[in-house]
Amino acid sequence: MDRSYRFADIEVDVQQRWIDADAFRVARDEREKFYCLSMFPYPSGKLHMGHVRNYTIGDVIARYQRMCGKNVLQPMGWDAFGLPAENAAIKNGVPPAKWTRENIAAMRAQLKQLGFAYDWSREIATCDAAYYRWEQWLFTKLFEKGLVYRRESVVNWDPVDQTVLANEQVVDGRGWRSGAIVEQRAIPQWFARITDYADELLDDLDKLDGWPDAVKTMQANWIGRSTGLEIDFALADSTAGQDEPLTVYTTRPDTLHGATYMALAADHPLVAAAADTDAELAAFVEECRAGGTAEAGLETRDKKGYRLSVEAIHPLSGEKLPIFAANFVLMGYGTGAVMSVPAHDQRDWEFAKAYDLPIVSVIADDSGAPGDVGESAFVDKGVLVNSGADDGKDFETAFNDIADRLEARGVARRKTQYRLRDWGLSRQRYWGAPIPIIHCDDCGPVPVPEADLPVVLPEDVTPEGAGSPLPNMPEFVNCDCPTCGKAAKRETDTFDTFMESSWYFARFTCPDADSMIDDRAHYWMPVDQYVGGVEHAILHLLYARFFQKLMRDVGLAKADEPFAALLTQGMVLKDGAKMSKSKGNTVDPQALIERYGADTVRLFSMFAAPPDQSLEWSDAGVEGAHRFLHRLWRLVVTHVEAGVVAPATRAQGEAGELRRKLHETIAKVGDDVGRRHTFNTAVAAIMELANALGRVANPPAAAMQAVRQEALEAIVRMLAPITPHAGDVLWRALGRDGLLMDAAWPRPDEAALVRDTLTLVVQVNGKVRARIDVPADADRDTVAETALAEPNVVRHIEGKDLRKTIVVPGKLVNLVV
RNA sequence: GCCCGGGUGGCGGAACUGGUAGACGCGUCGGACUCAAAAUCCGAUUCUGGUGACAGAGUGCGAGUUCGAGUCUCGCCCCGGGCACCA
Repeated sequence: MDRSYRFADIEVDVQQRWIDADAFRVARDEREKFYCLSMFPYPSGKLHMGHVRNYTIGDVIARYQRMCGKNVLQPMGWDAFGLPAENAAIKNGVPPAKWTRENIAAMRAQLKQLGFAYDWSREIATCDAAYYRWEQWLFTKLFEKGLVYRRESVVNWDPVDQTVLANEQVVDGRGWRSGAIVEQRAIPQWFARITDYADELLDDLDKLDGWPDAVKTMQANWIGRSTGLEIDFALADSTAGQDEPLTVYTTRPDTLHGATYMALAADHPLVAAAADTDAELAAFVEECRAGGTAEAGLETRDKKGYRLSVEAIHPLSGEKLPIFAANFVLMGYGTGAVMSVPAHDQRDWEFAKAYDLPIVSVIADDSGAPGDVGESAFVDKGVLVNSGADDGKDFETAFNDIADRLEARGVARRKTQYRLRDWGLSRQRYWGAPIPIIHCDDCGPVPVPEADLPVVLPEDVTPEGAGSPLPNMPEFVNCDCPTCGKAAKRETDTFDTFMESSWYFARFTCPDADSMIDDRAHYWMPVDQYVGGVEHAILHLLYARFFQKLMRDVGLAKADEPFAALLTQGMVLKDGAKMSKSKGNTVDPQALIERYGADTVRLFSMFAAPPDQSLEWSDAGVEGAHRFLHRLWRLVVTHVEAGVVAPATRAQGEAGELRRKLHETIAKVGDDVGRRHTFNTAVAAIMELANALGRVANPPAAAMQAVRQEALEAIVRMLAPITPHAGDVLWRALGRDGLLMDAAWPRPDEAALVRDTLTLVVQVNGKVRARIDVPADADRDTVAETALAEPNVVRHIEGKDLRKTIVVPGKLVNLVV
C-alpha cells in the first residue's frame, strides 16, 4: 500500500468502484428495509456547510444501517421552485428554469464529490411537470372532496411596485425594493382544510417516538387545541345599523365577570360599518392595515385602539361595555372580536392602563383575597370573587355553571378551537406549479380534468420586474371551460412551494410511477430516519404529515405518518453567527474538499459538535481531523509492514487489556452511532482507541499483533460511514476483500468486557477524597471498610461522627459526617 | 409579543438514568528529532495557594430540593430557531 495518505487519488478511485458496482441502487427485497432521508435542498447555487453537515449525518446513518444488514434506501432530489430563482432572473436576465437547472447540475456534482451513498436513479426535481402534475392531480381530488376552497385573504401589497410581497421582502414594514409602506390587501386565494385534520395531527404526535420532544411540543402548541366558550354579546343599540351580536371565543369563561370592554379587529364588519360615518376611525383602520401581515410585527407594535360609539351588553351583569377597534386583534383568528378581562390577561391589562379602563379582579389568590392586579395581570386560575352568585367556585365549576346558564339562554356554545389556520396555497408568483383551475364566467372555478394534466408552466420566460408574467401571457391564460366549453381564463397563481416538499418522500419510493405513488410506497414508507434543519420543525413537517394523511385518505398510502424518526440538525455558525453571504462569514465546502478531501470534511462535520446542536466552524479543527486520518493511515501502514494476521478472538495480559479497551469502544460507538446519534463522541472514542494502538511497541509480540489486527479492522469499519473512501482502501490493506460498505458492523465480545476490579470514588460529605480499587464482586461492607482505611479519608473524618454511609455499586462511596 | 431550544477551561465540546466536572480535538507552553525549518513524536495545560502530597473555588445570575446538582424545581439575564408568502 501507499505509505502516505493521498486523499485525492483515493477518493476518485473508490467512488469509481462504487459506480462500477452500482452500489447504491436499491429495490424491494426480503431484508428489513431502512428508508433514510435528508431534506432535499433548494438549488440556490452551490452547496453550503449546512448542506454538507445535513447530508453527512444522513449518509452516516444510511451507511451504518446498511452495515447492520438492512436494505437501505437513500435518495436525493431538488426542491426546485421558489422565490430566489425569480430574484436571480430579475437581476441577471436569466429564465428561472435555466438558472435552477444549472444550479442543480453544479450541486449534484458537489454531492457526488462528497461520496454520499445516494440512489441517483431516483433523483427528482420538483420543477419537472412529470413531478408536479401529481400534486395538481391531488388538488383536483381535494377539490371534489371539498378539502380545498377559495376565499379572500390578506397579502402584503407594495403600492409602488404594484405587487404582492413575501414576508421576507417586507423590511420594517416597507417593500425591500421600493421602500414604500406595505399595505394589507385582501384577494381571493385557495386554501386547504388542514384544520379538518387538526385533531389527528395533534393526537398522532403521540405515535412519533422517534421525534424530539421539542418538535412535538412546538407542533402541539402550533395546532393549539383549546376548549372554551363562544359567547354572544348583544349590542346596546342599533344605531350602527347592525343587530348581529358580537361573538367572542374565550378559554377563560370563569373570568367573564371581570370583562370590562370589548376589542375588535380593524377589519371587523362592525368597525367597517362605523368607519363609513367616522373619518377619524377610517384613518385608524388605514393605519392598522399598514406594515404587512407577519405576526411577529403585528404582535410587537404598540397597542392602539379607537373607541366606537356603540356599546355591548355584558351577558351576565347587563352592564354596558365600551367597544374598541384595536390593532392587536386579528380578523384571521377566531371571530375577530375578543372580550377583554384586564385583571387576568396581560395584554388586556396593558391596553386598559393605556386607555384608563376599569380593571376588576375576579379571581382570588392563595390567601383568598382578590388577585393583585396593581402591577400586572393575575393570570393564575383560582377561586372566583367579585362574581355575584359564582363567588367561591373553582375554575371547573365556574366554567361549567356559566356555560350552562348562557347556553340555556342561547347566547353561548361550548367549542373546541384551534390556533391552527387553514393552509393558504396560492402564490402570486411565476416560478411555481400552476394551480390547475379554470375560471368560467358561468361555471365558476372548475378543476382541470385529469386528462388535461399537467398544466405546464411555460419555462422560456424571464420575469423582468415585480409580479408574475403569467397573467400577461394570453397563450397561457386563454382556454375553454372544461364543463361548458365557453371561453374561460386559466388561474395564474401558482402553488406554495411547501406543496412540492410535502410528498417528495413518497415519490422517491416510486419516481417513475404513472400515478402519484404506487404500492412500492407501501414497502418503503414510512421514512425510518428523516434528517434536516430545525428551522423546519413546524411548517414543512406539519404540511408533510397532512399530505401523508391526504394521500392515505384518497387510497394511495397506507402509513398514517410519513417520518417515524426525526433528527433536527443545528445551524453551522462562524464567529458565533449563522453563515450567510450578507455577513461575509461563509466557508466554501468546495475549497475544503479540494484541500483536505471529502473524508476530512465529513469527519470534521461529525466530530465538531453533536448533530442537533449548532456547530461552530473552525479551520484549525479541520486540520485536526485531517491529521487524525494521516495518523490512522500510518498506524495501518506500520501494522501491515509487521504482517497481516488473523484477528484475535481472545487475549491475556497486556494484549488482553488492549482487547478490553477495543470491545468497550465497539460497544460505545455502536450505541453512539446507532441509538444516540452522537457522532462526535463516537469519533472521540475511536480516537482514544487509536491513541492506545499508537502506544503499542513495534514490532509487537504475536498475541498483540493479532489484537492490533482485530482493532484496526474494527476501527476501519466503525469509521466506514464517516470516512468511507480512506476506509475502503485501508480495509483492503488489512487483507479484506470486497466493498467496505458491505462489511458487517463490529459487535462487542461480551467475554472481553469482563473486569475483575473496579475503581471507586470515595467522598466525604460529597467531596472526593480518595479512589479505591475493589474486586468487582465486593459487597457493600467490604467496599465501605476499604474506603474507611484510606489515609486521606481518615484525615477528613477523624474526630467526627460517621452519620451515614452511601454506597453506589460500581460508582462511589459517600461518607457523611 | 408568543412557542421551542441553548449558555461548561483560551476555543469546539464530554459528563447518556441525580453520583469522579473538563473525555476527545484545537490552541498554547516545554522537550525530542533536525545544520535549520516544516512534519512527526513525548510531556504539561480550569483558576487560586503550595516545591509537594494536598487544599480552596468553579458549569450565565439568584434562591431551593438532596448525603450528593452541569443534570431536578422556582425566579431572572443573555444568545439562537420558528411565528403561517425565505426555504
